[in-house]
This record gives sequence, C-alpha cells and structure tokens, in this order.
Amino acid sequence: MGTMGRSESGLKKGPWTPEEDEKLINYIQKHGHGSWRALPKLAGLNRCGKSCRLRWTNYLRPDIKRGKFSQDEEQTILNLHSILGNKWSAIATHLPGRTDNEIKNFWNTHLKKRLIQMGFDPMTHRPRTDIFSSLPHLLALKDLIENPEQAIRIQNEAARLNNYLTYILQPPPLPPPDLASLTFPPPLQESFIQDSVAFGHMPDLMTTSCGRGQPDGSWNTNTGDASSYEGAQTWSELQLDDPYFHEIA
DNA sequence: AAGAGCGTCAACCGCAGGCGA
DNA sequence: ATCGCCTGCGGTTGACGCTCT
Repeated sequence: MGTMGRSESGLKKGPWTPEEDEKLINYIQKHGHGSWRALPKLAGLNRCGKSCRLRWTNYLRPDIKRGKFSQDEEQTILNLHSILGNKWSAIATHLPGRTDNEIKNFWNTHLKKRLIQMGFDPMTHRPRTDIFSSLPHLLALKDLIENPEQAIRIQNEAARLNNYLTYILQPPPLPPPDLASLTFPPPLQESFIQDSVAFGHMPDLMTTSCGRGQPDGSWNTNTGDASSYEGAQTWSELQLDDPYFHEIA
C-alpha cells in the first residue's frame, strides 16, 4: 500500500518517534490527557486519540515498571488467569506498574507456551487429556522404545507417565474456586492470589519453571528409582520441569 | 555470509459497554 | 428508548532482532 504508515484520514500510524513521545509527555504533564480525542490536535500530534492513549498507558506513563517479570509476578499471573481467564486488565490491577498489554504479551509468548509444554491446557489450567495433544509424547516414547540402549530410561519414564496418567484420571485436590462468590473489585488479597489452596491443582512456576531445579540440567535425584514417584500428589512432586518433558514436547 | 525461520512486543483494529443528550 | 460519542478491552498483526542452517 502506498499510505506509508498513514491512515485514510492522513493520520500517522506505526511506531512512535522520540519527538512524538516528547510532545505527548509534555502535553499530558501540563494539562492531563483530558479528552483523548481532542488531545492530538492540542498537543500538535498527527495521530488519532486512540493511538495517543495507547502510547501513554502502555509505554510513557511514569509509573510503568519495565523489565523482566519476577517469579512472584509470573505466579500471580498464572493464578489469576486460572480464575479470571483472559481478563488482562483485571489481572493487571494486581500487578502494580504492569500493563494489560504487557501481561497479555507475556502470557502469549512465555507462560502459555510453558503450560503447553508441560501438558496443560492453557485455558483450563488442567492436564490435557485429548489424544492429539498427547501425540508428541507418545511418538517420543515410541522412539525410546525402539532404542534398546535407553531401556532403563524407558523404565523410569514409564513410571513417570504412569504417575502422570494417574494424576490426570484423578479429580483435582480441591474443587475450582466458586466464581460466583468472587467479586472484582474489591481486589483479592495478595496472599490469596499467591498462596491460596484454591490453586492447589495448578502447576507452580516457582518450582516448575524452565532451568530451575537441577542446576546441572541432570535428572532429578529420584531418577532411577521409579517407586519414588508413587503417590505423587502435586505438580512439583511430579517434576514436570524435568528436561525430558521439554525434550519430548 | 546470507537468508529462512522463529520469538518478541509495540501498536493497530474491531467491538462492547458506559454515559449523556 | 435510542442514538452518538468516548473509552477500554482483548485479539491480532507486523516490524524487528536473534538464531539456526
């Protein structure tokens, strides 16, 4: 198209320049944003009000926290997503300095992928049980079976998968939270968000995130003793962060 | 060295809801 | 009741940078 970043109305689109940012910041610092629709003209910007609002709320606002999400923040997002679903703005109200857009991006590019790798349905936060989602795991297992040198590993894996399947076939330790009794706002108690037993069925990224656990990337010390997995009730006990789960995903 | 493929994230689009006239 | 305006939200896109081959 020949509009080169301009809309039908001649307004600029696309990435913001430092000069535009400066104009927007200066204007809002002096006058507040007021009507977003009126702002661009008043601030001398050739943008639509919507673009200005987005730029301000997602990037220029002084209280924005930038940089990597902490483990606590990750866990909070995961917990809240399990009750709220894709209500990014609601989730953002519990993460000071984070925007809904940032959280949404972080979810889509990191957390969702990680849950899928771990065999969870990212929408329900429960283990996936459909055959197609298990196919990669099954194919990987077939590979292992065809390789006699890995017999011991297979034996261990069988025990792991047995536990995994046992878990899948069990009801969660606690029923899902009673959504009707949860009102938003007022905000949830932070301790509830991060520690509540209501999230007991969910993976704990504090203990299952990539690269944590065995610092040398080796198998868990339980490796080789299949019986040690018997009776595993929680995700952290199941060691779904084992390199193998990433390997076969 | 180069280009294909992939991941990330800022920004856009369309829609829904709130509100005043 | 309904119309139009405005804002906020969630899904999606596309540019850019990095990695892999």
